[in-house]
Amino acid sequence: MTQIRLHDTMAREKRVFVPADPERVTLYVCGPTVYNRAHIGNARPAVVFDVLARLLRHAYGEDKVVYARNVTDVDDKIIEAARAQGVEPEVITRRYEDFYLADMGALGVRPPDIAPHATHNIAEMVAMIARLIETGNAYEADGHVLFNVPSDPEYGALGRRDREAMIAGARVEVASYKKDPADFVLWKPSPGDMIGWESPWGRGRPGWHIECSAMIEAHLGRTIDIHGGGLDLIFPHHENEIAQSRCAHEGAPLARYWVHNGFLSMAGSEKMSKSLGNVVTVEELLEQGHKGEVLRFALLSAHYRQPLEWSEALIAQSKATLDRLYGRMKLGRFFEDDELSTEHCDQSLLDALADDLNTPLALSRLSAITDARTLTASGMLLGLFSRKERWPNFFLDMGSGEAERVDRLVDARSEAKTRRDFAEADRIRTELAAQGILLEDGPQGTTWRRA
RNA sequence: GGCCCGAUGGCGGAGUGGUUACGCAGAGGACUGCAAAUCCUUGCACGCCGGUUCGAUUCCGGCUCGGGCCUCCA
Repeated sequence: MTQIRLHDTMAREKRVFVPADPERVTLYVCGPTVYNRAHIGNARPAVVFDVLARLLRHAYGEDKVVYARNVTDVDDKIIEAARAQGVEPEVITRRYEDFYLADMGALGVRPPDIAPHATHNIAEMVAMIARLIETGNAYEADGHVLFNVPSDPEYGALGRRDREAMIAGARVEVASYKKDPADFVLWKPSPGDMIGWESPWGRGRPGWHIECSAMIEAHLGRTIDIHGGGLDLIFPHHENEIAQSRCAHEGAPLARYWVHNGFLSMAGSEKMSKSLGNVVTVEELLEQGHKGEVLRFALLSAHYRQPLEWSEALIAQSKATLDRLYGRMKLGRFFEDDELSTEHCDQSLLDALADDLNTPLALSRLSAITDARTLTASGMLLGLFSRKERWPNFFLDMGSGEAERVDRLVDARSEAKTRRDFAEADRIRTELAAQGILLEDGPQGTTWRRA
């Protein structure tokens, strides 16, 4: 079996991946808070962990992996958006969850096995909070329930920061009801008609961090194999998850491996973020005519832990490379997804992925593969060359009979060439080019594709 | 201020203690009626200063620059 190595944030080094139970490999990734459209930076973890899930399924078996990606559907941002638009929060969350799934689908991201929703797991959260109060790790204050950070001596291991540093670096005013400045909220009150649930501490809603801890416990168990997410979640989100789960579970660790992806930046080297106003959404990119597969390729062109600068040049380069790969596949038989499995993939490409998901190296192996079956199967591992989203070169059936019309013109040009009427042949070629159709003369005749 | 990460040829981006990927773009050639596509060939890289070493882009230290986290954030 292929040995997989992953960079574990907790250990700060690559470790050989050994699941607790190879019959049930568990992966949990922090998913979206559904109140707006996903930008391309949000897509990076979705794509990266999609590749990881594909790799794990290849290594342990299609049905041996449980991949959960949560949906945060109760949150102050959602409440704000709902209020601003004068609708119920559910309207917002349903709309943007659908958008999220569609956007990620366009990027070739397979849906996770489980998509736990925060609002469907409130009872589990309340139960976990109650347990934390019992164990003396949490307390009620002013309608809130707070996790008491000093009660957990191991707090801070993932982010490698001590209490002094956290307090010194604090840039927010500390709420007066906190026993300790580092304490964070587990449950907060929902006044008036704000979305909320009954609890032993009054009507309220969960804090962000407890959602993941409770949903992991409910759907995957006490200790999972891999927990993933963006770098920025290390502190405080994952740190807090770790503390909550460990304290509620008699010291059992939350995850055996912590995997974090790096950030995307926009030209100018700044982090892509809404507050900086430099985001570009997946929707916008697709509307600009970029194929989802091109965007996916671009996202995979850098190692997941490295920063990646998003640019038009990167997109153009990704498209050019894919054009070439598809051009090569045209020489062989094109395989349907259900005709092959990743078992037929290229070994060196698999080795690259197994080494901490080295996607740029894996992508480079692609160009060395000459066999169409191997190329298609290898692409499956990366989520490329899917039947669902074939390259325009190959999909001559565009409905509407346009393909037939183009074919007739191509035939006419071939005849013109035969009688050495190059003026007419070139006229047809130019006419088609104006319609965005490129002709390619090969030994077997002329083929065409969209530019 | 604290913690952390990065710096590779025109661009993107792997990797390595000594023979230095791959892709894109460029150049030359083959092919073509001419192009395009394809194929072949090809090019200057490892931020700065020290140290370790027979030898460092690769290891260590310092510096400079850039980025991230410390607040919601992938």
